[in-house]
Amino acid sequence: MAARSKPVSAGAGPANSRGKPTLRTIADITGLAVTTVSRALANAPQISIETRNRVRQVALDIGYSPDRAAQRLKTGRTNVIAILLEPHEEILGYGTSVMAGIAKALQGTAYHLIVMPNFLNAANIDAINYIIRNSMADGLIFSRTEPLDPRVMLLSENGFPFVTHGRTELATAHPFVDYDNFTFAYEATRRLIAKGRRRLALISGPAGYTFAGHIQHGFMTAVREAGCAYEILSDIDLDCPAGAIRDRIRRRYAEKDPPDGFACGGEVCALATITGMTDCGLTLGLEYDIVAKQTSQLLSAIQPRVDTIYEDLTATGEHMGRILLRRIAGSTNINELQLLLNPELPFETQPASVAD
Amino acid sequence: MAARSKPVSAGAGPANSRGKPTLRTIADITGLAVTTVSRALANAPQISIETRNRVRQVALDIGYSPDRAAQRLKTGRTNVIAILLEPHEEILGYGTSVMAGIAKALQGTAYHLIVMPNFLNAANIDAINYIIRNSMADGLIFSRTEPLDPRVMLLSENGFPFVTHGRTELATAHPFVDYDNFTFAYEATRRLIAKGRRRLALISGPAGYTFAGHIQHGFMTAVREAGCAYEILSDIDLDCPAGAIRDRIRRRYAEKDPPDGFACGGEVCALATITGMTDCGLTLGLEYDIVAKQTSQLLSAIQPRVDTIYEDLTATGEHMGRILLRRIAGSTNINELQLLLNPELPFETQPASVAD
DNA sequence: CGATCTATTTAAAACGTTTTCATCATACGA
DNA sequence: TCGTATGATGAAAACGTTTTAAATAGATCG
Repeated sequence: MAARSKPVSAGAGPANSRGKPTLRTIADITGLAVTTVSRALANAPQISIETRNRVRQVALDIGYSPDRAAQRLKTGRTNVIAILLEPHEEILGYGTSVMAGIAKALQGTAYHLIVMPNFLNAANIDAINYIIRNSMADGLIFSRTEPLDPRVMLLSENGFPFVTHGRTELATAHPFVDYDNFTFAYEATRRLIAKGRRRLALISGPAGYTFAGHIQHGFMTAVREAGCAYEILSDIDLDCPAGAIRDRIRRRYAEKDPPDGFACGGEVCALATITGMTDCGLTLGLEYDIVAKQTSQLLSAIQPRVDTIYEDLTATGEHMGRILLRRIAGSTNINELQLLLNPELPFETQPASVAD
Repeated sequence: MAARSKPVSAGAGPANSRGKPTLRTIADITGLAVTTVSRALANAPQISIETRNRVRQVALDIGYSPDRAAQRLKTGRTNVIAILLEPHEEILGYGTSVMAGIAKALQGTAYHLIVMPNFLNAANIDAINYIIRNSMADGLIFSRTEPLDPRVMLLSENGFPFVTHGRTELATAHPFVDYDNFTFAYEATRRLIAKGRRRLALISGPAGYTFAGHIQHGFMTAVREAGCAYEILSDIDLDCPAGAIRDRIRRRYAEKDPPDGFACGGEVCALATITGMTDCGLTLGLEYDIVAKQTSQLLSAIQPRVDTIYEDLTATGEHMGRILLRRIAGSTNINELQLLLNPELPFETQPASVAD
């Protein structure tokens, strides 16, 4: 309890100017040097086991926790993970779900999650340059990759750890988590066909994103196999406001040979489709069917039920977090840095390589 | 360009071990002392205007940006704003919208937004203790206040800057942004009455939260004024899954004197209500009406249209961000730290005190 | 018994800022 | 001509860590 053989201020209280206990405080109490305390807390093997225990105990007693700023300054590590938040994600909690998942993966680690918003149409690449140049974080997560995504290229060149939500077609492999949108769309379309629908329409993601291509590919594969009529609804995509989609559906229905089956990449989109068709006097399950991607509980209460295939965004976030931590820790084993989530598999049953 | 009268490494490149330009780099280039450079960049009046300009130019040329860790260590300021993310916010993008707003307010400042997730049912108060004790941030934002919110009390006692989304009934005034839920509910109920509905039901927030009380108060005031039959639907609230609300609506309809007008505090809730009533063979606008709070574009595409009153969550976030910055800057003028948003007023037309 | 090891501990430097306290001209009033 | 403002700059300490390089004391050994 009392300090000895050292020039020390009397008590065991926080001798600090800011009132927070530091390594120095512990050093004074134990009579050890700051260096030793630091090493002891880091569990360095060169420090005797008794000293380590004693230091740990004192640290616990006085409620010591290391100053992140000082650690960061000294080591260059920030203990921060950044996520690039896109404006499109405002609706239906994409961002919130993914963040909750990431946070879950970060739980118990020294890492914290910081949000780098990317609205105001700033070019994505600027935000990333900013993060790299100012070493704002030890790792980065972002979504909506393009096949030749310049962000991925920039980060790869700089050796900056990152994980994308979505794949690219770049030659150099990089960490990602993706949902198998091909299988989603293929399966959705097959279900429509199984329900007897023969004039199928797809509402996919905005052109240019990898996932939109995958959805289209899955859709096309299924319709070609079955040999039915199909179309990809032009002028609209998943990012459009619900009203725009509803109007587009109504317009389409006024033309000839309207679709009787819709594959929808999102929930709001499905809802808008139902609304548009209802306006035209048609009933879901009777004159037409929908299979949609589900990412929340929104559609589960809608009557008549919309047939859905689930994508678990929180699990996606958790995977991305885990993978990023692994990457930061130095892993270059691409097998444990890439993960393609199957529409059927819930989080718990993913491959072992991921369940750390 | 060339350094002079100083022992200096030859070129103007980043003489740094980590390769990043520092104050030292600029000092070497200009031949000034680090102190002077620091002051010049801080625009200190004691430094001559020419020197200030010269330093600024060099800083720009070599792409200098201050090391946040060092600043933080020295000043004790973190330049970080934290938001406590609640699990309930996963659905319908509450969190994402508010964060986008906060980020907008932080735009151009030195502040960054970090997310402190609070799921896993950890007591709220622990998260806040953690933030205070480890000085994780300079300010905190959180939502869903209770009338005697212990978090508010803790933060106030510690003099830690914060802004709540929602009011409390505590004696000591604190910064907040709130939506006038009384007026919302009052107005919603009045609209139902104006539509000729006379047996009104309310679906409000979970008991215990301040805003739920305000909603009920508004509802009660309106129904009492009009003298019509009313009820607050028991066993469910806005946080319930849509399916639970739908079922509750169906059960209620099976009993006698079912409501013909619903005031709904949220969009999912409104959707679930429609679904439940449709199941019972009733049509919105014909046998019953709904007035709901709207926070996204979700309902705008639904047919028949649901009558809504808007709450702009992104604007709320932006206000909270601005107010928190003001509070951190030292303001104690409670008039510019509290804001009650009127359901009618869009962001642009708020009182001058807020438009920084 | 002096020399080399080994096991533990320590002093001091460094990370990049900000801040306190000088220093040094130059100009000014007396 | 001297003291004293004044205006501009600098040296050095400090923030709380981690890390490099030493020091100390036993223990082992030839």
